[in-house]
Amino acid sequence: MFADTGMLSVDFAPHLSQQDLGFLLSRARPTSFRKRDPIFTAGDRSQGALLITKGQVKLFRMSEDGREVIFRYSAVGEIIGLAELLSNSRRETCAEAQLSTEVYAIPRGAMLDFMQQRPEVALRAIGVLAARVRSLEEALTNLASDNVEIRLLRLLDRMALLGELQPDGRVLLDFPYTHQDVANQITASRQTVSSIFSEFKRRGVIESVGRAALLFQSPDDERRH
Amino acid sequence: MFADTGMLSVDFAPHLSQQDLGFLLSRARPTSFRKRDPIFTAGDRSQGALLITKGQVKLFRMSEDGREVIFRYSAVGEIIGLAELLSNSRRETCAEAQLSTEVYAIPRGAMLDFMQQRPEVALRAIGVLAARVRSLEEALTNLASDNVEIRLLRLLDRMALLGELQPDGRVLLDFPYTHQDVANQITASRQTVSSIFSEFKRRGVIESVGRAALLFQSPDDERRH
DNA sequence: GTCGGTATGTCGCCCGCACGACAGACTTGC
DNA sequence: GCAAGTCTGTCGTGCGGGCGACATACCGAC
Repeated sequence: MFADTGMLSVDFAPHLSQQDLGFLLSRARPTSFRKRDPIFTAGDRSQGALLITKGQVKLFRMSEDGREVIFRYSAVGEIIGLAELLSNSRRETCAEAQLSTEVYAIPRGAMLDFMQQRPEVALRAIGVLAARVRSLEEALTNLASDNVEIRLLRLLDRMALLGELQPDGRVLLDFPYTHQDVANQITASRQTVSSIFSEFKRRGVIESVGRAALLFQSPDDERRH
Repeated sequence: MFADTGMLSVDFAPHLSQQDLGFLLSRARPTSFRKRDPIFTAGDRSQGALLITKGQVKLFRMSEDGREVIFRYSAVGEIIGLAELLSNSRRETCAEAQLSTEVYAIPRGAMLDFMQQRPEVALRAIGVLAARVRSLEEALTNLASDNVEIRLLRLLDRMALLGELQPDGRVLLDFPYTHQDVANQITASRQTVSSIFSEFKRRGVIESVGRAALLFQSPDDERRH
């Protein structure tokens, strides 16, 4: 059920025992979404937590002036919707299928019961939330101090962790994002991202490979040689 | 031990039973800090979680270029240091006593054991972390879409929840912060904050009361009349 | 194939706000 | 008490980057 995603941060399911996971899924309702379908939206009543079993999910908020701020993309094996689980409040964050996606919806009550009975599951949830706190704190700090070019380099560096190292020291990485997606991840405008990408290509920092892949050589790595 | 702070968000200790709290404190080491003493700093080995029993703690990060980004001020009854508890990694966030402060340091092992034995404590920690995720997500969204004036108004609105409502509809609130503190909370420059405060005084949005208090009339409230 | 919708590349304009500078007020320590 | 340090108010100046505009390229549907 959980294909190897090649990702480092499969944060929830892989930490559970087969039987815990089985029990949890037996209480959950599987749902499929096509690319770009909303999974939940700000204002929805929280339906509990969602375990991703296929695809990829974009987590974001819409600001009042219609700007989309992307917090992260969640992959197979990760759990989403924990932020409103306990408080049982309405969703503030939106989730949207980035690809064709399948999730198991675990009702709030079942999730809470389960965490009461298996404290290691509750601890796992604490680990997941703690990681998100740290990454949001880092995003806020970077936003305060770095210009768009540096934020974009940091994003590429982060994505490079998931790519394949090439013999020449560059990294081949999947890049199925539009410039608008990228801009929303680093809170910049589409135009600025486009022009910095052009500049990077001129400088040899990145090179397009087909439509949805990039070769990337971090300037930091270069310096280390 | 836990004086009434008059705050709404005493997020941890008040939710525990007397005996749970007593047990936890019996495993903890109390430490005092004077105003401006560092409680922990980025790079420190995590010493577990800290329960605040007196004073107020500023939580922030330093960016590479020396900018201080403040995430929140924690009050009596709150717990800090959860973000690095499970991963047992080094601190990334810094904590500093804003006033004369006392904290009980709960060692990592004791905290983990306790959460294993008392799942409701683990759930409480989940609630605390979830609230922080939401507030950081909101901060990031606001930063992306609002200008400094609006961010400052939002900050005042948030602080107004803790102030005393006056007969004239304004709110009297403690304001022991320097303009630099405020700037660091909303990621703006000190000068811009100063000039917007001046403008607010001219417009009657705020009025100083002594050195560390403000009368505040939210422009939103006004419109509702 | 054609055509509509979406993505990219690149202008120029201009505005919010960071930053340096400095004067005056207030606060703290000795 | 005075002196040193810190905080506040208010100037310019300058620049990063948002935004509108528009041409081109690409992609998917039929």
